[in-house]
Amino acid sequence: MTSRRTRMDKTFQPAAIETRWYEEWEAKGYFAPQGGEKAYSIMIPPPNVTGSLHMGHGFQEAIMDALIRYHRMLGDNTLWQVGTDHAGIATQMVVERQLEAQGISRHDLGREKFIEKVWQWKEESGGTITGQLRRLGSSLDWSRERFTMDEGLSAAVQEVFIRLYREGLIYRGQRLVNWDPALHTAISDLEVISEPEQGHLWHFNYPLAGAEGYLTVATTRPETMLGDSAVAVHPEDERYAHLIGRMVRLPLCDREIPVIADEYVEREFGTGCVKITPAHDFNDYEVGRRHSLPLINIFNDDAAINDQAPLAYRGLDRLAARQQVVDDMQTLGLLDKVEDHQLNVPRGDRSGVVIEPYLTDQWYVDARKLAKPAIAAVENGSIQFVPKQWENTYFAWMRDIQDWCISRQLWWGHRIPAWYDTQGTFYVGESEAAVRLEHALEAEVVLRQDDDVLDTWFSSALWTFSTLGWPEETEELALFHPSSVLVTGFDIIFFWVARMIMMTLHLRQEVPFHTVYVHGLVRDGEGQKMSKSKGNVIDPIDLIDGIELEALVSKRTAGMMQPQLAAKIEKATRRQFPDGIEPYGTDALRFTYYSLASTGRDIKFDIGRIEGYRNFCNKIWNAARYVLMNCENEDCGTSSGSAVELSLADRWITGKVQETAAQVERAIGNYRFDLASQALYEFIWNEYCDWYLELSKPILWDDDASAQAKRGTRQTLIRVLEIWLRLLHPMMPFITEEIWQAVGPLAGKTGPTIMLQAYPQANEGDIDARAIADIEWLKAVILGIRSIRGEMNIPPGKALTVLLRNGDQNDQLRLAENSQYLRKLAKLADVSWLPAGAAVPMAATALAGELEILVPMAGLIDKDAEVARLKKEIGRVENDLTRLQAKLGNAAFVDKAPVDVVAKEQEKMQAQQQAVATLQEQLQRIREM
RNA sequence: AGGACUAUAGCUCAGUUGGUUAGAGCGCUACCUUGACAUGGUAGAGGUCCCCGGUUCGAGUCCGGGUAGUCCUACCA
Repeated sequence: MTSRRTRMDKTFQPAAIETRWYEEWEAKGYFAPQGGEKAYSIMIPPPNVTGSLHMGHGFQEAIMDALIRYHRMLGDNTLWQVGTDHAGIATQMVVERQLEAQGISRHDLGREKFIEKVWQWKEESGGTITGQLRRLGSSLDWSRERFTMDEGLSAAVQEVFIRLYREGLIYRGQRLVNWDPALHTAISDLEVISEPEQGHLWHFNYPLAGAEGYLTVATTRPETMLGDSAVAVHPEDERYAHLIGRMVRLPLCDREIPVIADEYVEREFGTGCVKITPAHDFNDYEVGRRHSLPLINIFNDDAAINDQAPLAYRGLDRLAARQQVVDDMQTLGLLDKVEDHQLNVPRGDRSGVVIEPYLTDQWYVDARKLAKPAIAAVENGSIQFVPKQWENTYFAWMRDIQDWCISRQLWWGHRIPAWYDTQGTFYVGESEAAVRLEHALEAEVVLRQDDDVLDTWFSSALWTFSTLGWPEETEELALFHPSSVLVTGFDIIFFWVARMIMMTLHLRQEVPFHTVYVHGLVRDGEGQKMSKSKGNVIDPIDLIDGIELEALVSKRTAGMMQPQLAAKIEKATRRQFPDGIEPYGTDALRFTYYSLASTGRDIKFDIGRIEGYRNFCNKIWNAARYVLMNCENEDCGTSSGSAVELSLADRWITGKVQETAAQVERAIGNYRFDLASQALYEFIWNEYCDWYLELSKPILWDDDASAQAKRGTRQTLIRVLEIWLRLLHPMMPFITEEIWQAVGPLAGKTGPTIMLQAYPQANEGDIDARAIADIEWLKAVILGIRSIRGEMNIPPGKALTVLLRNGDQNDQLRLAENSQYLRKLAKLADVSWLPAGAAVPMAATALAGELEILVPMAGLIDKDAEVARLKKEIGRVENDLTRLQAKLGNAAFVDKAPVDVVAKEQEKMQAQQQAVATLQEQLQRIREM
């Protein structure tokens, strides 16, 4: 299957490998649980079945996949449960809009036919999101894919509803709900978005009954006066005390309503008199209950005025009615004044229309009872939030939770298992037949199933266990529940996380997950929320495959209601992406997500980052190319058993990769993917590529080097590469797999895929402190020489002769062992010690500790430039020295700081004193020459 | 109104229990196509750690108070 590469391309081409590897992984069944002692499971937050991938998904899936691949490689029995959500309102709206385009409403079709249409749409478009999840490399177990409306999950939903009903935790009740007059359904509090808008405050005079004078009320909603039941004043408001208990005539309605006293009234606001409309305002409803006021509902379900209102207003839409009421009041001379007023307007999160408090019969979950154990589970640490601060948000909401309205007047969803007879008595059960049997209902009793469906979040709340076969006590349920971690955005903590916790604790007496990892929101480069209407959306797939500018523009401006907005979006898009978007590949995109995934903050998506990580992929690719060029068809000492000799560099990098493994392990354990990715980036680029590969060249390219030494270097090249490929694999699955296929066997690894190899465990025994110190010395010397070369503008090709001076025994030893490295990496013709007693030549100087590095100037270096350079360096060191002297001169510091801190500072001061002295001496010498 | 979070280089961000000269990437400057890589290499420039006060020998880090921004919850008709 694996085609043997004889030659790798010079640049990494992600498109050439990604799809191929994903297909193979899936076909071979690598995504399914592979056994193992410990179970590790994550349930995917089910995306809308007919939706498509956005940046938030990309971020979230990348995090989950890294965790899943990491644990799978650790040898855990790992399940990533996949599935999609039927998304009641959202999906129904899409299909309704499609019908609308053909001039049909869902009512024209009828319920059954309409639902057929929705299923049809699900079949057509349901593959989009799952295909996109695959493009991200997500190692989801597709063999277990579920859908919230499939048979098993629907059965679970019904079971839960019936159980909770019988336990008294679900009840039916009449009360005010948030009513969406466009969608004709109730929605929950969470689905209402209140935003400040400009409006007016109308002051109306209500004449006193049987007396002269009037009360003036202030309202933002004049039309609701048609349903007024009272006027309320504050009980201690002296202005109105004498009127409490009197009646006023409600204009336009020919009714008398009482003046009541209630603490709810704010004396300072408006006139201090509030009209009370119990059927159309949540606060008024409560006031009405306290005073036993009648509920007068004046709206139909589309928020037009109904027959409870005077004839003149019937059938008018609420806005038309508002105008009419205001006009009529003015005509009657009862409009006192109109003020501009900013108010919070509640709108439906789906429809965008103004929500009406509306009196209806609905089904509710008694959330208060369920919340208690759910609060306790977080308090006692059974469930932990990462970052922890979200627990406060959770507690605040849970401690003041309202009952959850779960019925929706929609067609697409789980139908409520309740049947009504003609008297309105209802029976809850799993089917009409079951209900008849249970309640001994005669055949002539006509039963009709409840038309409503359940809130989508009802089925989502059961997700962690319903996907595993509940209510059957399946093997998977025993094995994988509770799940290990939930990865989600803060925006659905209330919608989903809290409800999962409540439902799961109640139904299974166990938590749904042990940890909730809450990630931030992905915003655009300016920090704006990405949204279609703003036209700033970036499709993750476009970052993977690239997209031409024209295609991007038309994608962003398609279906815009306002043409001027489209023009603006087009302009902004052309400015931001003048050449469209380049193809960066999945690995680069994923790595970008990780690098930005520090906890507790939103992420601004900067296109420059992904470009940098695309380059990183290319770096990895070329490093592997170099290693393979030098190791393929060569004796790498991995299988032959022949002797190998490890160089200093070999021992150094072998330890460094272990340090990296330890850092990555710690970072992932803390969900710090940014730190994990950074540790790998720095190790691979700055240590392995920049230093180790360069240090390998003097050995591999030296004809005089021994066979053992060459074997040792090849062995280390390939082994260390193989280790960091595995370390990196959870984050960059494709490129690591592609390279590992060639590298693994050379490193003595067998197996069909890197996916199922063991994750490297940090082994501190491999860390060679002496080798690390030696290489640090070597780096310091090389950097000193390069710095002179760079600042003195010495041509890079020019080989230098370098003299060393003032070294101790360590330096002597190190030079002896490393002169070859030095020659190669610093491009030296020769390096040697200045003989004792010999005159110091005219030279540029650098320091590595106390060691003095002299680059003789002989025609190479401008004397004045070196003087300037030395002065600058001396200035820098003296600055530091002054600071240190002040610190150590402070008796308080020397007395109170820990001894080791003081000692360290003293050491530093001495070193800097030495450095200044050396540099001064050198400066003096050069001046004199 | 209550609460949370954020403020560090031109930009995007790290900075563990307080203790080297506060770091990285991108961008910028100069030089370089040397046999893995110009999606590269080498060297450099660039910071009043938002402001004020406090604790401490010592504060980017801890405490208090401000300022600015983002968000959540609730909401005065």
